[in-house]
Amino acid sequence: MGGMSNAPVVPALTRRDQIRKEAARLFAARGFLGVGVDEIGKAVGISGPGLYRHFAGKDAMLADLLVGISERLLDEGRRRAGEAGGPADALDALIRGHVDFALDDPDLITLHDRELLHLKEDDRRRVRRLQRKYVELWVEVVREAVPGLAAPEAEPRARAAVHAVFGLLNSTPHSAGTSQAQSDRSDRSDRSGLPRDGMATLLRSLAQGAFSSAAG
Amino acid sequence: MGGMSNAPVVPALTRRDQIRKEAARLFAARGFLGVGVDEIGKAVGISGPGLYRHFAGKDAMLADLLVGISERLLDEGRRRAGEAGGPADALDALIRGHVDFALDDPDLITLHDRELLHLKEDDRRRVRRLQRKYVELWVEVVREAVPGLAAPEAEPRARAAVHAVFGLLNSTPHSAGTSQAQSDRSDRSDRSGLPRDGMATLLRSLAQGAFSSAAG
DNA sequence: CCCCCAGGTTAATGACCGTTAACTCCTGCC
DNA sequence: GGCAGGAGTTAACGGTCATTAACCTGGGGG
Repeated sequence: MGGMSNAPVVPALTRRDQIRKEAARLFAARGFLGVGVDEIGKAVGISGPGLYRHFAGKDAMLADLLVGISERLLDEGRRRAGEAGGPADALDALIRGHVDFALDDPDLITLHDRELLHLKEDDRRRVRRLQRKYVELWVEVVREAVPGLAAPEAEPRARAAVHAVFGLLNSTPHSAGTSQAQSDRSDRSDRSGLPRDGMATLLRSLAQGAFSSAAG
Repeated sequence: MGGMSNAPVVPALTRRDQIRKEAARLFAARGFLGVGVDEIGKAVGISGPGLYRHFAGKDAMLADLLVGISERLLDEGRRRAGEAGGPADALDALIRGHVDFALDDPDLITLHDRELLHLKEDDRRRVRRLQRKYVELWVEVVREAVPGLAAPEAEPRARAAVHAVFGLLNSTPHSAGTSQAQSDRSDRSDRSGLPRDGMATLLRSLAQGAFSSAAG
């Protein structure tokens, strides 16, 4: 939006983006409080306090990451749901989007619900509001798509089901090794030996199956 | 197994158990590294280093908690699966047990997969072995109970599905407020307004529905 | 009666860590 | 050519924190 820093038209991973990536990897691997700034610096080739030329502090890095994920999830979700043909299609689009996200950025998905409590009040509220809107979007779509959840008294049930399915979809980082270098394209993303696409279709099936049984 | 420490025959919440409970609550709320020993001490009415009369150190408390949960899950799971009539019954028993656990001890479930990385190598291996055996138990039962997962080539799919369903069942702490004092028995356990038993049956339905769709 | 020890206490220690200060260096512009 | 400022560097500061040391106390058995 309001461009303040340089926006390099050639992509090539800004130093700031480099830091984002390595910080996400390290935070996911050892927790926000378990990682020192020197370590993040070393991971990007500069050392220690040099990071403060790019971020206001360690907290600001985490905040940037969490706000970024939450916004991406919400924006993509809205876009996909908006472009869908009908309710069932919208639900499928939401699931596909979330699955792709979870498989492509396991670090961010991990941080998303693991490190929210280490944010300062302001940022935490901001992230939570985005998360809430994302949940609302899903709840609306699910209630239109799944027969038996549209009734007003079924709303809590739909909301709880959405939370639970998030847990299901976000479980991939737990079953996989945390943040291997994503070397090859469609290779095994799971230590169980499932290829990435197999995992994606499986997760989609599980989510659809769960929602289908959510009516009671 | 080989009893090493004292086994007090009179229950009545030992000081050691008091520490376990408060440590679990605090670790779940703010993370292992985010909680100081003084804080844990204050929560049980003694202060700071007095804890070292009961545990070898902060690490030892976390290890005790994680090993304890993992053993309880595995033992209960084996017992329930063993007592079941058939495969479908065994799967239902496993799900029921896990759901009850997740709803009754959200703190421990949270720690279970959030703080494993802060254990020292020995304890981490121990916990991981217990977790792996628990997963194996589920995988066996699921492959017998769900048509289409019994084939040898479907084993990775079954394993991944089990991991994903764990994510689903363990999601309750995320949607609920972390560790309210469990004041009333069957009251609302979720901020969505679902009563505890409603949540339990919903989670069971979702898990069953997910497994039913796991064949592909 | 005495001792001992389980279970506390407070003070000190040593390490770690986020952040700031002060200084250097390169680079693109006028 | 000079200079402004972005990007790094190392050194120092201040605070936090797990752990240890040293000391106290009350009560039950010999």
